[in-house]
Amino acid sequence: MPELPEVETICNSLRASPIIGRKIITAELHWARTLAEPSPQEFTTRILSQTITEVGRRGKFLIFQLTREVLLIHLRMSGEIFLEPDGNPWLPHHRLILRLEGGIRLAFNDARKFGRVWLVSDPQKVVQDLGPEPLDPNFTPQVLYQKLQLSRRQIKPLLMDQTFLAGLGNIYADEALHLARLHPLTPANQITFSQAERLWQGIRQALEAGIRHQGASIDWVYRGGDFQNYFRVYRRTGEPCPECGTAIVRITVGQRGAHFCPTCQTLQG
DNA sequence: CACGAGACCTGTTCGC
DNA sequence: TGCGAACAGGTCTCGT
Repeated sequence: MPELPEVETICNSLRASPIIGRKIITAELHWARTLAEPSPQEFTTRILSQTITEVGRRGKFLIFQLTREVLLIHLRMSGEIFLEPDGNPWLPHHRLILRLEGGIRLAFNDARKFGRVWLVSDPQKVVQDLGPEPLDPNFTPQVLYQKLQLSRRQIKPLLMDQTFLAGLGNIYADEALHLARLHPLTPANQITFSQAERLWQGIRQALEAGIRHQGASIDWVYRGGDFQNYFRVYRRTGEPCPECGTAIVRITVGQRGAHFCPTCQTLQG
């Protein structure tokens, strides 16, 4: 489901929620493979009586600081976080339920079961391979240009490679490339410095717009944000490009749908 | 190294 | 109406 703006939105709402300062009373796991580590027995015992002290984000990971350890959740395609009263009936796809003191519970709901949860003492070991945070002040057009020079890969799959840059997925990669007027198949090392500057701008603009709109709500998953109403190209096949009116085209790149304007985003050579 | 295909999963939408 | 195919915000692993 979510990319950086969606995870950021969820993170912000959790941070302002009553889970902060609450102790975990019980943990119920309903799909074993949801847990990346440790074992279900270890997990359900070790997490008990730890208090949630803060919530953060790195790339697409939600990071819950607990009293003694750190809980990380990756929502993958269909994961959602529900904060609900303890008495509520369970929704069909609840995979992990943490009951907190005060009659509330935090549920990880994940229809497709791709999501993963970690309980570790050092979160670095889970997120250490992630690339830079795109909105971090240290991530400059110069840094992006230098990294692009090092790869001959197609720009779209490269932007979605979390070790290259953390947080972009299919929506924001398509949107950023359109803003930058770059074809999704452009070889990274053929991108000029001024194109890299445009791409840097496009990445920031797309992510910041996404965050401003509290993320996108697509299909039946996640309601709340409305960035889907502002897509320039993503899932707009056949509709007019907002810049030039040409019909948006969809191709497959790296097993994923890629949407672009064939007039604004041309491939050189 | 870079790419494609296949896995992992369930649910919705599309085309005949 | 029904049924299969295609598609979906992600990532991992394996083969070429």
